[in-house]
Amino acid sequence: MPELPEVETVRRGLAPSMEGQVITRADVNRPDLRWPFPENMAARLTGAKVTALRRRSKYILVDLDTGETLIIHLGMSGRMTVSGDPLGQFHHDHPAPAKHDHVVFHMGNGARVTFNDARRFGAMDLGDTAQLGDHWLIKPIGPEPLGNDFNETYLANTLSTRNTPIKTALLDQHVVAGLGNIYVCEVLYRARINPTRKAKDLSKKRVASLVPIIRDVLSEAIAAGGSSLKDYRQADGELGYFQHGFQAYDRENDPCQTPECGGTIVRITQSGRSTFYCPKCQR
DNA sequence: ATGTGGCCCTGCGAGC
DNA sequence: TGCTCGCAGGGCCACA
Repeated sequence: MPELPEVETVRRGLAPSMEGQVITRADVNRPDLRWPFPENMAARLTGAKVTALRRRSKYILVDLDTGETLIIHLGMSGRMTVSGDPLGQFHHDHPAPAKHDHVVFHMGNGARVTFNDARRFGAMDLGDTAQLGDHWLIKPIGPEPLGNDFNETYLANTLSTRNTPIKTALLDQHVVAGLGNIYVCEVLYRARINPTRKAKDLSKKRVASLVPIIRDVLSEAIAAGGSSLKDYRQADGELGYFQHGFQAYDRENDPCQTPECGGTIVRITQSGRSTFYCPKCQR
């Protein structure tokens, strides 16, 4: 589920129920996710007002009026769902606690925000809001792909020294923030670049072409996610949207959709992850 | 430094 | 039905 567009969709879905609201109670149902929760997390959240919900890469940042920010990563299987919508537009009841509901935030407006994560690759930490950029999880991350720091010059310089396949390089969060396995496949498909090609061997022109494609793919996915916010609000928390738009990801043996290509999507493994691409038109 | 592989964990679908 | 296997949207960490 969660690459940058999904995390942004979750952030937008949570904002109306959390921003400006006090966390009246936090149920922390286990000691850890990927790492132990920060010391006294429940106590540090209780009574704090949420001043803003932000996103950096695949992290949701919950700014609090205590001077701390709750840093949340959804890992592979993390979900955050809202119940008890105070406006009464969706449903009034809170669902019974489900398996893997690890943290529940009770908001002053009656809403509950439940963090569920079966695989527990997710994470939470608290950091000083003023120094969040120096937080060990945030500091090493590369530029936001939808921001001004991500541009042709930056990407060309960064990739020019990378001896690794372009697929692996774009997946590296130090290079660019927020891309995951799905969107890297989609980006390279749209750019018609073979994912096995070494990053440093790509021409400047081809690298430059990646910048707007990355922006477009992510923007389109965010727009599609935004249109499904109503679904998101429903109890099951299912998102279902942009996967209908995947051209390469999970399309092994499907015909390539590039006009006149006639190729077939294949699946290979790169650094332990599946890569889907068309060997005929991606060069 | 850069690059690669292992590993954390649960759930699900395919195949037998 | 029920088992086993492979795979899953991520990323830290140890090691070459």
